[in-house]
Amino acid sequence: MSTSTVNVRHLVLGLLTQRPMSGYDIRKFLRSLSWLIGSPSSGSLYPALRALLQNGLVTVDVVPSQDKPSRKVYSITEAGRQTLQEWVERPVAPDTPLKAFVMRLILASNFSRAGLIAHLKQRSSQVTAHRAVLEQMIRALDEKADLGQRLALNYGLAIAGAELGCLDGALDQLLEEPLSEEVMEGARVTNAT
Amino acid sequence: MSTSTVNVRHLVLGLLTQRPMSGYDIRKFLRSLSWLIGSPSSGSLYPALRALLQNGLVTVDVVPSQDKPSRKVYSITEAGRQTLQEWVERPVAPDTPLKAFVMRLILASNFSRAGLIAHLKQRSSQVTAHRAVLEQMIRALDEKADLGQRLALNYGLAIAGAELGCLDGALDQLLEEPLSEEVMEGARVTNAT
DNA sequence: ATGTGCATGTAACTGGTTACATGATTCG
DNA sequence: CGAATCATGTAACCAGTTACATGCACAT
Repeated sequence: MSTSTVNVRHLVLGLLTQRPMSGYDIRKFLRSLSWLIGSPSSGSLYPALRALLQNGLVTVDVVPSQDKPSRKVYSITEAGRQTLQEWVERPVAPDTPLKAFVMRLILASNFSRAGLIAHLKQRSSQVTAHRAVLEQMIRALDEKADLGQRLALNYGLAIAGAELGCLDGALDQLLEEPLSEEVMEGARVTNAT
Repeated sequence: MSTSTVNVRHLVLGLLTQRPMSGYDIRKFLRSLSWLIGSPSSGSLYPALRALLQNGLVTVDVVPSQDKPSRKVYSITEAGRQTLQEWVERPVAPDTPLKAFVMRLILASNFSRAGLIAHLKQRSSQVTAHRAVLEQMIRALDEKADLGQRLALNYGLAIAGAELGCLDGALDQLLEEPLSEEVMEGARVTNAT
């Protein structure tokens, strides 16, 4: 729990900030981005929901339906929002893998504006550093050249480039429009950083 | 073990096809790409090596050194190569996350040429499909627009684009030079899908 | 002596998957 | 009457991390 490894509980909590959802809803949504961040199995999702419930971070609302089995719709509580907020602004490990970063991105609405910018900048510098490493490794590779290694390194380079482009774009936008409503909207001034 | 989730054992085995290495060597190497694929802790690496050893997939060679502690240098055996080969050409799950794909890429030298091409093509079509999903989701997003979601989806799109570019490039190269020796070398014609 | 880098390892724990079980409702 | 989809759940298992322990060798 220390340096914030994204886990199902936090991800679920994050999704519930957007709208109340049932376990099934969450699964459906996450399956649609499974390629990007993977999607938890029911064996981890449902226990996670139960844990959140027991900690008072969410509430249930059993919604019967005459044409389908009844669903348990979960909503985040104020305590839940607070917990998420605290968690989300915590420092991340220096070598966060892509998946973890994107997961956090999904929770971005729970960042303070400053926090989000800092987060993106941090990622940017991490990726830049790693790209340098990859470039060096590729240069060191040349002749003897294992095919797989070369492919993998090039792949990494391409990903890094894409990330940096994306990050720069997002940062530009964020820094230009200094006080856009949408960004601030959900941002209850929690810890007025 | 069924649909080939990349694990430490296979990754290690793959690295050992390139040159004999000690546990420490492996760690160092993987740490340099930790951003891309993560690097196993000693708590998973060393037991993995032991398991490989017990299964006869690698051999050890204790190399003393007068200025440093002695190292246990592992080499892959013929049985190891065979196991890896069998494993590496196995079908992958339809929604392989990036990390797993890159891991397999690192083992690419153990693919048959046809297998590698098939693998890349498969990835390409997977990514294309997923990109379509992302595009659709972004289109469905518009007004109400959760910031985090938008950022995450754009990120995914950028990654997908980068991957496709990379894959196309690699495929072009592979298809142009039709019968390079190195690639064919280890190549049994598996299931010609 | 004590500290730092190299090098290998282990035990307890955690988070997640797999594979299964259950049940309601609709469709053919 | 199955079969399919919706929907929730559980228990056994597994891979990996954390945090620790060990020991060599060289430098200060």
